[in-house]
Amino acid sequence: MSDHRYDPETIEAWAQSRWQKEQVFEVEEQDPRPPYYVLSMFPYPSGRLHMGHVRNYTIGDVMARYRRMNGFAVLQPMGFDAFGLPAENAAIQNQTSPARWTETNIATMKGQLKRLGFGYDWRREIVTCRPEYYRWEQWLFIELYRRGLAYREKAWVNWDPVDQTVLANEQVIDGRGWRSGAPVVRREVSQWFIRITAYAEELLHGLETLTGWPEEVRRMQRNWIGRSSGLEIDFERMEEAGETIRVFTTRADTIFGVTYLALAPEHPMVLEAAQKDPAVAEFVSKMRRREMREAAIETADREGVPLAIRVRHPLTGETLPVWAASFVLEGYGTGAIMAVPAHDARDHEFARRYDLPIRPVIRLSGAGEPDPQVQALTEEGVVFASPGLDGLDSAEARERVREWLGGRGIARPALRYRLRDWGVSRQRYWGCPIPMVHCPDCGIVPVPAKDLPVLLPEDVAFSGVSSPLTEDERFFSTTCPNCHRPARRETDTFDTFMESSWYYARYAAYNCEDAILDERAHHWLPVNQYVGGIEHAVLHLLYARFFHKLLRDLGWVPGDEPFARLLSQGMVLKDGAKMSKSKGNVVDPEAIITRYGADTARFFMMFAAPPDQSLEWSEQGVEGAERYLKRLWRLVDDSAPRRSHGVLDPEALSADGRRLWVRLNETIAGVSHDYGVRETFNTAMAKLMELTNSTSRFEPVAAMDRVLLDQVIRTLLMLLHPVAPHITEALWSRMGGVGLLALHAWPEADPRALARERWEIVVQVNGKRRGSLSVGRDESESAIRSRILADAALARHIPPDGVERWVMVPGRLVNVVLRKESLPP
RNA sequence: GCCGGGGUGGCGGAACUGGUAGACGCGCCGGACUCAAAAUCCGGUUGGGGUAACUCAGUGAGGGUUCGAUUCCCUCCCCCGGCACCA
Repeated sequence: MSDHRYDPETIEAWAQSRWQKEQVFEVEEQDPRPPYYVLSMFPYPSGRLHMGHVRNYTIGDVMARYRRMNGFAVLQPMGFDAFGLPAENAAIQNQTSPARWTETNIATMKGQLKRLGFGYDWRREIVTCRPEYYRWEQWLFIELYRRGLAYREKAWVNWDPVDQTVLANEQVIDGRGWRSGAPVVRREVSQWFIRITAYAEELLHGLETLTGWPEEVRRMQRNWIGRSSGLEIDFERMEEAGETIRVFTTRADTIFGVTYLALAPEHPMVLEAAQKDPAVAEFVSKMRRREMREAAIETADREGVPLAIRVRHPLTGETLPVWAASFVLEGYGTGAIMAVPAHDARDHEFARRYDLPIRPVIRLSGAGEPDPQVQALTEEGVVFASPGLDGLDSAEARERVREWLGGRGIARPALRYRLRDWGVSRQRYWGCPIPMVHCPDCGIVPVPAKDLPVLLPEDVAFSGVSSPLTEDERFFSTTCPNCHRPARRETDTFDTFMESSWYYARYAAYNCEDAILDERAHHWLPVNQYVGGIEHAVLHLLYARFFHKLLRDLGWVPGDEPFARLLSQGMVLKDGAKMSKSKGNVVDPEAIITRYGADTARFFMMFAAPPDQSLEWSEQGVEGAERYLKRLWRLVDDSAPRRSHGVLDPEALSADGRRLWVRLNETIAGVSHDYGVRETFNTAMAKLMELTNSTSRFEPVAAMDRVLLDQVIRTLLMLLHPVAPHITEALWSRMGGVGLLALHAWPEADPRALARERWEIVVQVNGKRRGSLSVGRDESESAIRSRILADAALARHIPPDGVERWVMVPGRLVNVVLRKESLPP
């Protein structure tokens, strides 16, 4: 450490070996410091780290190091979300096995994570494709099955008729299979589901307790769960006495506006009609070819076909037509709706297209409402043209309809959720085997706990078309655990969201061999701070919250929620677009580390944007970060002859010294607030740069100034350490600092320096800035007023007797409001 | 289409609770050092008008509330994320 040049490669290796030797990042439950759990979303081992990872993990590491310096026993683990589709794709492309490909990638990425200086307790590493992890996922699934929370049902999948395989949505491009190019059809397959809807209400209400989460994420989850309370109404079929069509509606107040019923293309009555009516059959088969993605369905043309079914309106007795319609979703409500084109946008569009009547029954109290024949009026309002409801507002009318129809037994209140049960079966190889056996005699039988894990065979022939598990007799051929006769193993694997739904808990009990978790989960959970991409705002975070509640009900984890605080970080962009191979705008983190060092990469990431917003990558910005770190290095070296170690007495400072001392303490307070409360690391870095600039310019005059200079620089190193840990650790050592900076206590601001005597306040006239004024702490408002009127430059803008009123904001500004008539025309 | 977020100098961004718009950095311009260049240091840098003091305009567009709006409300435009089998 005697080189005078800033050489990141040397000092970063040096600092990392010091931390490792001192086991700074390895924590035990017996640690006397209070526990604090910082977690970053683990990566999929795609090959190499990308900038999004670097940003995510830098944020997490900054938070972890900040809390450690504030006296916490910080747990910060890392692992790999190692099952998934890309391994299968790569395996086909490179003629390797998914297991080997994955393990190679993990080794590469782990090396990259270490080079970046992230402080992980690597003893706790989790790799989800290893049996010691997934065996407990299988165990948990069986527990859920026994409790009725896992069940089997048919569901639609994308089917490639040429490759004879199930496709992920991602593998369907413009309705065709990505490899075969054949038009994709949908097919119904029996699959496993987990009953997340049983927890819908709790998942919804739990959001209110998550005050440490961004409001937008909570809002997205609330909307995703989509609780709606309404009415189920039975419409009697005219031609089949006693048969009814059950619809779900939240707008029973518009019941007199119903002009037709619409059924989902998959509705049983539609399928029945298709057997007799070729036009319906044609429509159903067309719908079967459409994409499964909600976005595709919602943006497609709203089309339909009339059915030879008529229903009776329960209140008017009128005959209504029934249609099959593309925009009605089989999975939501009852798969059938009462259409009110005057007051629903989709019903309206459909009615216009097929020339169905539009009957308005709601108007707004205010004037200027649109013509319902032209545009649907979807707001609530006052009911008209509805005998018995006229003049009621929407809520009252709904209540009355509920009473009427409820009394006749043809309607009942119903709660519906947009949230659907979670389909966890995947017809794929590289995933966790579902631990079930299909026995011809006993039906579905779970694998006994003593036989877990069901190992995923790794020496398989991998064609890439169908899952090797379905062709590997050694795998699927087994005996029934119940009757011991020949049986077939389940060959589907789990959705990879399963692994990422409980890994946060397993880190605490990473090496527990005889149970899914142990008491260590109670010590560390909930995660105090979770950090990850905004793209996981709904699915992953909802599934993990759900699993936490399942594990809680089984007694394995404390509390109702897994993540107390959440930071959703924004994307890393280049030229305004997400970095991707197809756009050719990828910047490899390793190349950046090699050229500039980890600290520069980390500093740039934190400085360039607030963590929750997207970050624009800029090579010149990186150079700026490097320049700053070099300047800091030089500051420590160049200032050596001018500073001395000692006890600071602010009274003995020169005037300049006193100013620097005030600035130092304002920086401590501000940066601590930025790190710990606001989580805006970019503003913290700006404050540190400002302090660095002031310090470089500072020339000690008094003897005490030299002590101050020493203290300012030491403090600067502490404040910067979470972001740029290597250079600060090295400079700390050069300055003769005691112990490791990584374990040093966080500095505290001296309240004496923060107590201000005077402020600079702004003077406005009619809201326009006209100057400023230095005001003492105890100066009265009337004294300030007189001084403004006495100040020629300010009074110039104020006509005599023209003041209407004074707006005085203490410590900030004065706004002089002028009388209108005193203004020039 | 639906849900969520964003739009501020040439660029990334700051302004935390409605109170100085443009902190900090990049880039650019000028200067110092140098035979020269790089590196480094110093100064300037929202736009218009003015030698200047100063002055007018200005936070995606339009409107509103307010003494005062980047911040709150309404309408609209554009970009990004999610939409259940990518992770």
